[in-house]
Parts: sequence; structure tokens; C-alpha cells
Amino acid sequence: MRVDSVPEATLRRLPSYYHYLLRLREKGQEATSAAQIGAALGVHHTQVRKDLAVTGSQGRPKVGHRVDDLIASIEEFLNWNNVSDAFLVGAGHLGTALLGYAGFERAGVRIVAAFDASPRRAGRKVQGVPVLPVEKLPDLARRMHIAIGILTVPADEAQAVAEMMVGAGIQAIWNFAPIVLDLPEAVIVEDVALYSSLGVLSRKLAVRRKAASGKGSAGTGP
Amino acid sequence: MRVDSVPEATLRRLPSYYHYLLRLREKGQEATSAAQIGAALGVHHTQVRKDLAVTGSQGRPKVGHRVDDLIASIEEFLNWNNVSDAFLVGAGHLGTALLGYAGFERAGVRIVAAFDASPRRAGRKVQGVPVLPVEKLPDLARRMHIAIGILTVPADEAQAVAEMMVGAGIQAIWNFAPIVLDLPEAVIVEDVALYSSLGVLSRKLAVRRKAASGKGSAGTGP
DNA sequence: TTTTTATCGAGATGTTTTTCTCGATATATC
DNA sequence: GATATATCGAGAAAAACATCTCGATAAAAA
Ligand SMILES: NC(=O)c1ccc[n+]([C@@H]2O[C@H](COP(=O)([O-])OP(=O)(O)OC[C@H]3O[C@@H](n4cnc5c(N)ncnc54)[C@H](O)[C@@H]3O)[C@@H](O)[C@H]2O)c1
Ligand SMILES: NC(=O)c1ccc[n+]([C@@H]2O[C@H](COP(=O)([O-])OP(=O)(O)OC[C@H]3O[C@@H](n4cnc5c(N)ncnc54)[C@H](O)[C@@H]3O)[C@@H](O)[C@H]2O)c1
Repeated sequence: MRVDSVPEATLRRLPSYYHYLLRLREKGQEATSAAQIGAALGVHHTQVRKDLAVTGSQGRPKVGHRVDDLIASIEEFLNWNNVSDAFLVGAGHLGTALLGYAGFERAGVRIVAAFDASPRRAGRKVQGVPVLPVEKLPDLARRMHIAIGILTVPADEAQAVAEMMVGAGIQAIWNFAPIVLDLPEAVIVEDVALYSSLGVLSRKLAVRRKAASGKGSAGTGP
Repeated sequence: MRVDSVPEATLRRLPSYYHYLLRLREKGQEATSAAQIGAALGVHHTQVRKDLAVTGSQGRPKVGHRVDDLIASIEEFLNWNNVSDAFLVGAGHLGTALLGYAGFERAGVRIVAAFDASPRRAGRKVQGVPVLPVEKLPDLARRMHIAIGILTVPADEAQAVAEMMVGAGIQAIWNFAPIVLDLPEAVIVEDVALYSSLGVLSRKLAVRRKAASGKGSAGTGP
């Protein structure tokens, strides 16, 4: 039984509609249709309608949806209008890039502090965000009621750090390490599996090359 | 009709199996089973079997698969044993993080040069990779037969840069900008939609909170 | 005012993906 | 050598997801 009966595929598409709508608004367009959104983003228009329906937004025949309303509906649905404070652990290459990114606030996440085990990293500020020794995380997370943790430590450390986060009351983890965390079911984990992307890319490219250089179909062998 | 009849979901899971297998090998384990992999990664064991089957690897009853063989099969299937040279465009926060990452070579991708429009960035080396003026990309890409482009420029610039890449013979684009590129069908595009992750995370967290604070089911309204 | 048309939304249908079921088999134990 | 068991792999069933179809409706055009 699903608590939330909205397909996850829909949740994944909504942000892309959202960004498209922001661009439409910037260009001064006031209304749009499922057909327009679908054509721009490569999604079938009926699918767009179903997706938008879950946000509660209603369109009108012949006019479509007001861009402003749609943006507001998606924001509300994803709770992107309420910014939550987040902690980031692992202020290395990737962690630093995330700290330097302004776009997450629009997606409901504000990184208020970063943590690192290395004394070289801790103590500084990166992009205005303080980097603290990781030992300070549990106490601070509890006191600040932090709900979101961003995990950008090496894979070997990820499980231990995740457990520390959960122990400190963090409820949702955005995990960039290429590992599946073993945590209580109640914890929300979203993996950013960059390698998955590369798997698809690499395989498709290989198939394309094979097809180009003579033999037709794919597969490991005949 | 699909040229390549392997489900994309399978392609996305294989890298995660791969990393798990590397860890098993490091620990000295010689054989494993679909059940073990599935339990570790939260995938049903029959699903794991189907996924591994596409790589051509065969297991034996009562023993399972040799870890080494599986690793080799996945590498071959994804073409991760042949490293392709790639160009990265946009040596900003995110681009720099990617340049500093050693792990991609194992996934068949070696970034051999980066490009940027800003004169402040171009001319330096980042993590040993030269950063060049973006104007030099087309000629170099052609001469070096670059097949993969990594796109880490702001969303506004992404379409134009992608077109430049395609014009220079690049066949596959790994796109980090939050925009859907409009390119010839033949070009392979893999989007890393970080916001999709955040959509799911944020929504789940909101639903969880709503559930906790009284009312049961989710939804925008009654 | 009537007709045309773009769009919506609901439900039916089709496709893809995941899970379940079960017989086969190689190894280990008795 | 016979029996038990962990594992595989193939096919059936179920679930999730996407697409198709069609009547309704509001705006625009005739
Ligand atoms: N950089 C990338 O482009 C990239 C791409 C894909 C995946 N990843 C993944 O992201 C993670 C980070 O990658 P990176 O390139 O930023 O690595 P990195 O080595 O640059 O940074 C890791 C940081 O984590 C810190 N750290 C280590 N153990 C810690 C602990 N127990 N507590 C707190 N901090 C700790 C280190 O001091 C370091 O600053 C890795 O899991 C990597 O696999 C990175
Ligand atoms: N940094 C993150 O954590 C993050 C997260 C999600 C998405 N993204 C996306 O990744 C992209 C890059 O983000 P960032 O934070 O690294 O931005 P950034 O501004 O730090 O870097 C962008 C770089 O691209 C260069 N550039 C701009 N136009 C160019 C052009 N036409 N040709 C070549 N180079 C050009 C700029 O000089 C700059 O160095 C953006 O699309 C952003 O939305 C970034």
C-alpha cells in the first residue's frame, strides 16, 4: 500500500516542467498548454496532463493553464515554497560545487553548514557557508532541527556518516556516494547515481558504434 | 522497434551492481549470488538475475557467479573496458568537481580537455586537465575524434553549446544543465537531473511531515 | 447566434517493468 | 551413491506506467 499515491515518475518530471515554466514566464508568456510543455520536453501531452493534475492545477479548454498558477501549484505540491535547512557532509570536490550553487533554494533546500573530517577543510568558509568538524554535527543537527542531509563523502565513509546523520534526527538523505545505504525504512534516501547515467550513455554509444560498423543488432554475441 | 532491447532500467542498475562487486572483490569474496546482490542493493533477486543475464554472464546452481567474471561481463557489456576521450564544457563549480574526479575512467570516460568562455578560466589547468577557450572546441573535437561531451554550463547557454558539440562530431552528451536539449535524434543525450531528485525528496519529506502531524493521507486537498 | 477549434480530463487500452512460481541442476552432506 | 539444498533461469502473473480515444467545454471565428 502506498501512502502517497502519486507515481514517482511524475515527481521526477515535475521539476523539469517547473524549470520550463520559469523560462516561459521570463519570456513574458502568460498561458501554456500541456501540448506545448510536452513538445518542449519530449513528454506525451496526455502524460503532462496527468502529471499536472496531481498538483491540483486546473486548465481551461482552449486556453490551457496560466503559467503563474502552474508554477505556484508545482511549488506547493513539492513543498518548494518552504525552504528547509540542510547540512552537507564532505566538503571535497563535489561538496564544494554543491555549496557554490544558488539554485537549490528554489528547490526548497538551503545548505546552512558543511562538515568535514579533514582539519584542512574544517574551519574555513566555502561560498559563505561555514565548514565545521564533523564531530559537531550531531549536536548541531539536533538543536537546529535539521531534516535534510547531503552526503558527499567517499563511498567507504558514506554508511557511517549516514548513520550519524540518522542518529542526529535527520530524516532525508541526498546521497551522492555510489553505494546503497542500509538505514531504517523510515529514512528517506534519494540516490544521485551518476554512474547510472554513464552506464546508459556508454552502452548506447557502444551499440551505436557496433551498428554503424557493419553488424546490425546489439547483444553480447550471436 | 527498439534497436537495443535491453531495458534502460537494467542499464541503470548495472553500475550499482558493478560497484558492489568491486567491494566484494576487495574483501576477497570469490563468488556471489543474485540473492546476495539483491539483498545488499534493495533489488529483488529475480530482477538481479534478469539484469545479469543481459550481460551474458551465467551462474551455476548452488554456487552463483564468480565475482571476477561478473565484473568482467558488466564492464564488457557497458563498454567500460574501452575508455573514450571526452571534452567538458563549462569549467565552473560543477565542471571543476567533475574534472577532479578519478572515478570516471573506470566508467569508460576520460576527460582530456575542458573549455570555458570566460578568459579567467581558460588558459589554466584544473586537476591536470587543460582549460581552453571554447572557440577551440570544434576544431579539436574533430581532429581528436571526440565522441563524448560533458555539458556543465548555465542553462541559458546549454542549447547553443550542445549544438556546437554536435556540429563538431560529438555523438553523446552528458548534460548537467536543467534543460531538455533539442538535438537531432541520432545524438545520445543523458540528462543528470539533480532537481528531479530534489523533487522526490522534498515531496516525500512533506508527505511524511503531514502524516506525522495528524492527518493521514497525502494530496493537495480533500 | 451558430459553428469551429484548441484544449482539457476521464477512462480504456497497450506496453514495459517487476514480482511470483516452479522445475532443473550442480554441489554439498549423509 | 543417494539425498538435501542453494541457486539458477524461464515463463506466468501482477503492477506500474504510458498512450490512445473520445466526449465536454470554453473561447474564437463565421
Ligand atoms: N567529484 C565528482 O565528480 C563525483 C562524481 C560522482 C560521484 N562522486 C562521489 O561523491 C563523493 C565525494 O566525491 P569527491 O570527488 O567530492 O571526493 P573528495 O575526496 O574530493 O571529497 C570528500 C570529502 O569528504 C571528507 N570526508 C571523508 N571522510 C569523512 C567523514 N567520515 N566525515 C566527514 N567528511 C569526510 C574528505 O575530507 C573530503 O573533503 C564520493 O563518494 C564520490 O564517489 C563524486
Ligand atoms: N553547481 C551545482 O551544484 C549544480 C547543481 C545542479 C545543476 N547545476 C547545473 O550545472 C551547470 C553549471 O553549474 P555551475 O554551478 O558549475 O555554474 P558556474 O557558473 O559555476 O559554471 C559555469 C561555467 O560555464 C562557463 N560558460 C558559460 N557560458 C559558456 C559558454 N557558452 N561556453 C563555454 N563556457 C561557458 C562559465 O564561464 C562558467 O565557468 C548549470 O546549468 C547548473 O544549473 C549545477
